[in-house]
Amino acid sequence: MRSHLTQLLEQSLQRLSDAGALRLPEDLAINVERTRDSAHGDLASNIALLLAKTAGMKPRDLAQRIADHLPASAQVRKVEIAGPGFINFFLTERSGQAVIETIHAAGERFGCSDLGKGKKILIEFVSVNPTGPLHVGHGRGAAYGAAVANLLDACGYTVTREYYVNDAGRQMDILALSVWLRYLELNGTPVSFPGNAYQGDYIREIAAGLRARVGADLLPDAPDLPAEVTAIADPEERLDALIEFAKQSLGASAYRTIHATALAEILRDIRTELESMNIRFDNWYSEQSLFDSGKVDDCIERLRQGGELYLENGADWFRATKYGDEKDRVVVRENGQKTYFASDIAYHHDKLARGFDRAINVWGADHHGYIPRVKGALQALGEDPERLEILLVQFAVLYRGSEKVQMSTRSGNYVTLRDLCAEVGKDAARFFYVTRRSEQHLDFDLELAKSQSNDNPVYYIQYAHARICSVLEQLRARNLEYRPERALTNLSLLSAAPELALLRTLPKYPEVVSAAAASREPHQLAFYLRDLATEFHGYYNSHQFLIEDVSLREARLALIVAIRQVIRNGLAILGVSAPEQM
RNA sequence: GCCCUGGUAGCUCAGUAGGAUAGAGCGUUCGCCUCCUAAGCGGAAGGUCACAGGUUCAACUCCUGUCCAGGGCACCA
Repeated sequence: MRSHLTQLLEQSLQRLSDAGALRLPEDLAINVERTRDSAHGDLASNIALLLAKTAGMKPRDLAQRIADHLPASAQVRKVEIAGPGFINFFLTERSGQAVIETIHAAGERFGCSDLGKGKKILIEFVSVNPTGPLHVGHGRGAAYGAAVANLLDACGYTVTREYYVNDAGRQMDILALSVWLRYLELNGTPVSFPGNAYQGDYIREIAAGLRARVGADLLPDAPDLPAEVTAIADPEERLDALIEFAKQSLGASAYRTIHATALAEILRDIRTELESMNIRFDNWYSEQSLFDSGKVDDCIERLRQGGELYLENGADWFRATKYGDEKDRVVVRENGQKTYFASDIAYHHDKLARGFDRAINVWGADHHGYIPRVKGALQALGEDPERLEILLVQFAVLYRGSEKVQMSTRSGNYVTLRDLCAEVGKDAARFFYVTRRSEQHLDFDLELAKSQSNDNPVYYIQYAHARICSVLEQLRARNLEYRPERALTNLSLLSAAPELALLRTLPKYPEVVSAAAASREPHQLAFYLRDLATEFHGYYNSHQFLIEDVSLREARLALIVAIRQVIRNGLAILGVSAPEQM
């Protein structure tokens, strides 16, 4: 509808321009928006206000001339000039009713569009280090990324969802060591478990599973840890020495067993948890595979050939400042180890090389300083950095009562996503995470979030859906007739205030989906659904649906069935279920 | 110090490419179930849109500065 009116305005302006009454600017952008107040019609344009100056006319006079030159449209009932020079469009009743037919015909596809024209988008999100279970903070990026992916899907993009698995590097070694030490404990070896290793109980569980599988095969030759290692004062150095000791005394193969077991167990846990929240990935992309395939070395070599690297203090530095970063960044350390950044370069280069038109990353806001170097590296490799889009999600700072909950995976002190879902339900959790703009800081009290679970807006929306299902259930129970095809011929009977309001609200849905996808803001959809549910509940309370008058009854049922469809479609995008009973 | 985000009702937050009287939920308060689920509805109260300038016919929205809050500034991941 908006594009239809935009076209009408374009034609009118063209006529004025052809008649020499107006010179149009090159970058003419016609804005038509839904009005907030129905006294201003259904849609309005401010085009006359924007063009008044260049046209040398008073805004209202120009608006009148534009209105006079508008082509006739079957959809438009009346055009008014109002306020400082707005052109207000009043649509025919018929055009409002048409949305119900459209919804009935499109079903679960209502709201979908082909704006994306099948363009391939890779969206990477969550990508939490596989060193422990997901916690509440990770849930936000998960729910947000999944919703953005679904929105893009609905808008006709070909979406691939990917989880980048950081399965290489020191953190994984610390994880393997942690599991091994717990395993030693279970086998009766006295161990003073380092404070900076992973503390969580899940480490013990993995160790127990390992012991059940391999028995005592992974014990070191000597019963005690060597004194020269345990004596190291610096905790981080001692940890590294312990890792080295584990590798030495176990041998590469046995060490790999522990490493692989720990990784597999934790990934399984993460995947299970995400799937229980309705979040699925097409790819789990291994960081280690980038090293194994030589892609990391290839990228480093290409950068070196291109003169993008230089050697200083024994390390290889990437000239990030050349691309706007604050300082140059190390790619290969003095000790020969590649940094996380090195594999990140290869990863992002590979994303674009895989043929995606666009790669979207959902990152925690704490990574924002990382953006210039990654984009810089892509540019240095000859790629267009604009193809990489980074969406930042602000931290969720948790409070338990008035006390801030400190979260650190290594200390094992955190609230898991699983705990949260168990308390408030996965639907509430998913909805809750996306009801705020992602750039907005999220401070919330866990106790409050849990205790308010019944007040969570998600139940309000789901309840509207369940109520409609219930009405249809009653319809069957009472043996009343409802023939959708006949109902569609009686839509003109919908004339009560809430009905007319709903006929204005429903057509907005596809526009909301498109706008939310374009701006990567699923909260727009969440708010829309809440508003729609509010209108429905008001309608429900003031009007009966299962009435004697067959024609009106059917028209009303057609309307609420359409509402149900839109709620269902919208909740599906947000990953929330639409129960038929509550 | 530099760089990101925010600062809108008592609280938590919306405010759609600047637009016509600033919205919602919770909380407070007054009402509504012989009636399709009261997990609901209706009414009332509640605002110098952090502050000061500027651009504009029009600024919560854009620009500059100030104040406040959170985060980031590693040869860590």
